[in-house]
Amino acid sequence: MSATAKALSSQRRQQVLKWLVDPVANFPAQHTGDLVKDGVCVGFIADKLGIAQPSATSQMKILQAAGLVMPTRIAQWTFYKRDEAGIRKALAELSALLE
Amino acid sequence: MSATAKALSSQRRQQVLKWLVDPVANFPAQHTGDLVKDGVCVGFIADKLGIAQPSATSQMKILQAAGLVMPTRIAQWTFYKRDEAGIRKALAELSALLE
DNA sequence: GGTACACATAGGATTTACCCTATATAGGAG
DNA sequence: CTCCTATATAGGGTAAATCCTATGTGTACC
Repeated sequence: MSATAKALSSQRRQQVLKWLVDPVANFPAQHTGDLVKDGVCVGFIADKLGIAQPSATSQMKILQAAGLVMPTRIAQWTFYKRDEAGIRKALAELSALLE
Repeated sequence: MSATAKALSSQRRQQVLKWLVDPVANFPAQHTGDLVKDGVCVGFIADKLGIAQPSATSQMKILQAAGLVMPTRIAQWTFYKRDEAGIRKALAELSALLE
C-alpha cells in the first residue's frame, strides 16, 4: 500500500525534511555544491542529526525511495534536496488513503 | 512530532481505515450495534485481518490514539468507526509537516 | 449466584528498525 | 600511481513493534 507513511513515521526523517525546506538557514556553507540548487551533503545531515554517516545515508535512502528527496552526485559528494513534486504526490497519496 | 504518520505506517492499520469507509460492504451483519452508526466490533476486524483478538485490540488502540477512529462501547462489544473530523485533522497535520 | 460471551490486559517470543564500527568504492589532487 | 576525502555497503548488536497464549474485567442471561 503506502510506503510514504512509513518513510514519514520516523521523527528523524520528518526533521530532515523540515530542515531541507531552508537549507541555508539550517546548514553550514558548502564549498562544493549549492545548498539550494544541489542540496545538502550527507555529512552535514549526519552531523546535525547527531548520528554516524552510514546511518544518515540509510535514512536518506528511505526518504529517497519514498520520492520525498532527490540526490545529486557531484564529485565525491552526494547532495540531497527536497523533491517538491514527489512530496505533493505523497500528500495526494496519503489523502487518497484516508478518504 | 507527528504520531499520525506512525499510526499510518502499518499496512494493517491503513487497511482497517479503508475497510471502515464502507463497513456494510466489508463486514458481516451485526445483531447488536449498527455497522454505520456505531461501527464494527473488534472481533470482526480481528477475523478480517487474520490475527488474534488481542492483536486487533492493540492496533485499534493505536488508531484511536492518533484520532483516526473512535470507539463506542455497547454491552460487551466495542465498535470502532472512522473519526472523519480527526482524519481531516490528521491530513492537515501531515500537510503542514511536508510544506 | 453462576455461566457464557466479548473485549482488555499481561507476559513472552519473534520480527523489524535503527545505529554503530569496519571496510569497500569512487573521485580529486599531487 | 598514490593518497586523501566523502559516501556506500556489510555485519552485528540493541531497541521497538507486532504477534501470540493465558488471564482478567464487565455485561447479559438464566
